[in-house]
Amino acid sequence: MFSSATILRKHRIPVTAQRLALLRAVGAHPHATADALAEAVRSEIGAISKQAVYNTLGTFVEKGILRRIQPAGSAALYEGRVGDNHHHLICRSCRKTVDVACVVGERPCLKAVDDSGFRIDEAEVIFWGTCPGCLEKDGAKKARLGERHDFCEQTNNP
Amino acid sequence: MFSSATILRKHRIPVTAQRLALLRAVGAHPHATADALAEAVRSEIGAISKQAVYNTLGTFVEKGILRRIQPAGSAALYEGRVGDNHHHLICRSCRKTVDVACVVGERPCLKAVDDSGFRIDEAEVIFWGTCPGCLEKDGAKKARLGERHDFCEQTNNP
DNA sequence: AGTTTATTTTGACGGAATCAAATTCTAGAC
DNA sequence: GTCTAGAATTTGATTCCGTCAAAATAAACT
Repeated sequence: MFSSATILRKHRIPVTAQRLALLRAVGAHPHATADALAEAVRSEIGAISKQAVYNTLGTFVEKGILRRIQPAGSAALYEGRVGDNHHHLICRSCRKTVDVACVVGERPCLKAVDDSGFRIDEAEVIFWGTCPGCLEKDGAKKARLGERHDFCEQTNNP
Repeated sequence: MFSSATILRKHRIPVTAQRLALLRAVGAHPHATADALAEAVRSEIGAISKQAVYNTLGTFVEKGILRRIQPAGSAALYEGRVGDNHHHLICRSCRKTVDVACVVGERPCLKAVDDSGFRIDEAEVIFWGTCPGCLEKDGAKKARLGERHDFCEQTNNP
């Protein structure tokens, strides 16, 4: 395990309190939004500007320190797991997001049958479904109220 | 081939000029944004409100008449190909978007190794890469100017 | 044709992310 | 240790995509 400062120096990124705190926040909250990370940082070092959050997360993604995923219908999520080529599984009801091991392994892990002349560098896979908690609640609701559909209270940041 | 009105009646959706024009616009411009479709409709029937566009595309998606894809970094795109389970290939430079036959066939076409107890109903796959046009331009640019990276002018709506 | 229901329009609003300028701070040299 | 160039952070406005809410309009059914 490397310290946050070591990671930054390794990438020739000037060390600042904001960057250190953001890096730790991502470690503590996988699959969190920029806004959630900003809040986490604020509770640790007091304050950070929205712009600094976006700048910093952006450069981290560029340098390959973080990975950004942008599921349909919500803000971008950031995660620190970058070495492998895993995918994601997202609950349509509560947005709970979990990692899923890659089906193949290397990147890009799937080969398109017809690549139309593109040079493909990544196969992004998002599995959509219903999480165990929402399955249960949904079943209970249906039994009691008929076909009504409702949301459960789980969040992205457990 | 069914007429747009027939499709609407089949789904018990009241037939309006806006809906007919939108349906035709999607047919004429696959992988177009709501905004681009609005423009296409305007050039055909004169005018349509932003809200009508979103309402209509939304119900079409609900009814399974259209499919919506939301690639990272751009507005949602709509397409009329809904019978099969194909995926998409998007150019990182110019955003050109093309269909790719599904690797497996049925939906969900990929099985997550560990489903974490989720009930998975869809595997969304987006292949990211560089299109032939951008590969060429990029190569030419690099040869002339060094490592400079640039965008090419291709659009989503050819 | 008349009534009910659903759609369209209009305008304001919200969240997510970016832009631009001024300020502040880090890293490296003295 | 302190100084300075260059980079990061703050601040505030701005854009883009999409939604909300109410009034006006049009479609469907008897």
